[in-house]
Amino acid sequence: MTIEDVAALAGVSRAAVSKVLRNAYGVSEPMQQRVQAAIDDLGYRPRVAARAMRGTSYTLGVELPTMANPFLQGVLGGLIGFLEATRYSVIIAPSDAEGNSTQAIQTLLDYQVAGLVTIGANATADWLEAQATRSPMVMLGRHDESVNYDTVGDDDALGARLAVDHLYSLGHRRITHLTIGAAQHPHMSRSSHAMRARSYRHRMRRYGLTPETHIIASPTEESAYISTLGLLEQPIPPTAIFAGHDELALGVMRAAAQFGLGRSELSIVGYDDSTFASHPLISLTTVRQSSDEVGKEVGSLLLQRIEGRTEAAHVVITPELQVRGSSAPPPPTT
Amino acid sequence: MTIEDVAALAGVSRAAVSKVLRNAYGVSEPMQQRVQAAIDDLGYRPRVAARAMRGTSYTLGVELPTMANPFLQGVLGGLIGFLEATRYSVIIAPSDAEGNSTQAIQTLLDYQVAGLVTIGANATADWLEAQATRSPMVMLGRHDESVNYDTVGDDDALGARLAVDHLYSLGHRRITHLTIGAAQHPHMSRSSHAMRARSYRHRMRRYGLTPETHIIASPTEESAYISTLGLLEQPIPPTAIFAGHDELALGVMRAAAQFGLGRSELSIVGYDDSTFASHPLISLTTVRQSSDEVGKEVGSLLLQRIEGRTEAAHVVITPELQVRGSSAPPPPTT
DNA sequence: CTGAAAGCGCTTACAG
DNA sequence: CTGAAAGCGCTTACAG
Repeated sequence: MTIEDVAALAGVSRAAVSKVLRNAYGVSEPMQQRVQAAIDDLGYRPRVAARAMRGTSYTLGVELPTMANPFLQGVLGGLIGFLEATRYSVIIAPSDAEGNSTQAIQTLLDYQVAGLVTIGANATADWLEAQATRSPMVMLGRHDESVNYDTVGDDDALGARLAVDHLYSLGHRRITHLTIGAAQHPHMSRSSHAMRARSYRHRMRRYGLTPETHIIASPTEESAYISTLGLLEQPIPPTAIFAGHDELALGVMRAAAQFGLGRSELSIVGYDDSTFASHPLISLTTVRQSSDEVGKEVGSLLLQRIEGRTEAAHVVITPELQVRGSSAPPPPTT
Repeated sequence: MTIEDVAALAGVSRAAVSKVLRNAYGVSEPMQQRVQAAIDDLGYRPRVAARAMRGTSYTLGVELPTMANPFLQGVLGGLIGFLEATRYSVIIAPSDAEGNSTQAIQTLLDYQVAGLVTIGANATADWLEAQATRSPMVMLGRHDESVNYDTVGDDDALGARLAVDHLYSLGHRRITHLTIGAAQHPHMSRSSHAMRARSYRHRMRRYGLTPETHIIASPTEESAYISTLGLLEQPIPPTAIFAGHDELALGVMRAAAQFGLGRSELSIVGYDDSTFASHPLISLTTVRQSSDEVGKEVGSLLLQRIEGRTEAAHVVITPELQVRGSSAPPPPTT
C-alpha cells in the first residue's frame, strides 16, 4: 500500500496526500478531511526509506560504547522519552569491541539520520567536526570546544572535587583514583574520565597529598575488581578509592568484600549515581548526574539544530555529591 | 557522493558498481578490482534508504518494553554481537508508557526492517501473525504456538519448578510468588511471567502447600519493594519470596533490609541471573537464563528466515538454578 | 561479462 | 488551492 492508493481512494493527487501527511501549507479544509479519512481507512503509513530519499528520515542515531552501562541506559531512556512527543525514532549503533566509534558513526550516517549523538567517541575532534557537517551532532562524555557539534555533560572537574573533598574531610589521606585507559588517549584529553582524573590530581595536591591514579585495563566491573585486589595487597593500601564511575565502584566493593574489609575499612566513592547505587545493600556514595536530564537535553539540542541552529551549544550540568554508606572515616589504626 | 561518482571514476556503469557492492554474480575479476579501488578511493558508502527502496534495508528492528531491564540489555548485547559479522544493523523502538507494543512494531515496519524481534509484546497472537507476514519476526517472552513467527525463550515452567523445589527442600512452607500485572492479560497467558506463575501454583499444590501469588502494580523494583512491605506486615508473613525476575527480587531485598530482616530470615529467589545478582553484596539465588545466548539465537533465527525458512521455530532454552546467599533454611522459630 | 532503462515510494519546485 | 512531472540513489530484470 502506497501514497498512490490513498490518493486514488480520496480522489486527489499524490502531492495532495503528501502535503496532508506533512501538515504542509496549502490544503483546503475539505481536502484535508477527505485525505485524512482515506489514510485512516486504509491504515496507510508512509515508508521511511522513500521519505528519506527526498525529505528527512525522521531518525536520530545514537552511537555508544556499551549497552551495559546503567548511566547510558538512563540517558537513552531520557532521550526516547523526550522523543515520544515528536515524530522521531532512535536507531542505535554500538562501537566495536576495541571501542572505536568511527565505524558506528559511519553506519548511522549511511542511514541519513536527521541527527546523531555520539557518546565518548574515540575519534579526533577534526574527524568529528567533518562528520558534523553531514548531520546535526551532539557529543556526550567529552567537553570538546567544538564548532560544528554540541556537547552535553556534567561539570566533571567539580564532580571529582566533591568526591575528593568529601573523603578528605572524613579524614582520608591515602585516596586512590581508578580511571580507565581510554581516557589516556591523546585526543581524549577532554573526556569526562580524563577531566575527573585531572581534577582529582589537582585537588589532592592542593591538600598536600600525593595523587595515586590507577589505570585499569578496561572500563568494566571485572577489571576494577582485579585492579583493586592488587591495590589492597600493597604494604600500605589506600584507605579510600574514588572510582571513575559506579560500575567500577561495584568492582572495588567486590574486591573489598573478598578481602574481608568491612564498610568502615575501605571507603568507596563512585560517579553517576546509577540506579543500583541507592540500593541499601550497595549504598554507594557517588557523584550524582541525572541521566534522564542529560537524555532530554540531548534530544532538545538535536531538534534545535534540525530546526536551524548552527552555533555550537555546550551544556554543562552541575553534579551533586550523594553521601551513602560506602564512605566513612578511616579506621583509627591507620 | 553517489554510486554514479564511483561508476564514473571506475569508468563502468552504475549496475556494475551495484553488483560489486552486493557481491553479486557476473563481474569479471579486473572490473571488480577497478570498482573496488574507486570505492575505496572515494570512501563511498551506499545510502541505506535508496537501497531499501529496491532491495533490503539490512536493518533488524527490536521492539522492547523497557531499556531498564538488565536481562534485555544482555539479549540486545548478544544480538548486536552476533550481527557484527554480518551487514545488519539494529534499530530499537520502545513500547509506549502503558506497555503497548503495536505502535512500536508499526514504526519498525515503516522502516521496512529485514527482520523484527518483539519482546513480550502485548498484542493478540492474531495481530502478530498478520504483521509477521510483512517481515520475518521472532518473539521473546511469550511461548506462542505461532505459525508465522518464531519464539525463543527458556523453559519457564521448569525454571519456576526449580525455584519452588529449592525453597521447599530448604524447609520453606510459606512461599509467596511476586508476579507482574501484565501477565494477567488474557492474551498474555503464554507469557513467561504467566507460565512461571502457573508452574509455581502447580508445584506448590503438589507439595500440599497453598500458593500465594501476589500481583504487583508495575514491573519495577519500586513496585516490588512496596508490595513486599505489605507482605511483611501481615500477621503470618511468608518465609520465602520467589520474585518474577531479578529486578523485583532487588525490591524485595530492599524491603527486607528496611524491615531489619537478615539474610536468614527471609529467603529470596529471583529469575534471570542478571549481572548484579552475582555481586557478593547482593548474592541473589536465581534462575539463570543466558541473555547472551538468547540474543545470539534471535539473530540466527532471523537470518534463517531472511534466507528463506518459512516453518516456525520454537526454541526452548533450559534454565539452571544458581544458588547463592539470598536463600537459606527458614528461621527455626517459624 | 556488461550496461541502458525502468522503477521503488515518496517530496519538491513549478504551473495552472 | 491543486496536480503533473521530475528526481532522490539505488537494484533488477533484460538485452546485447
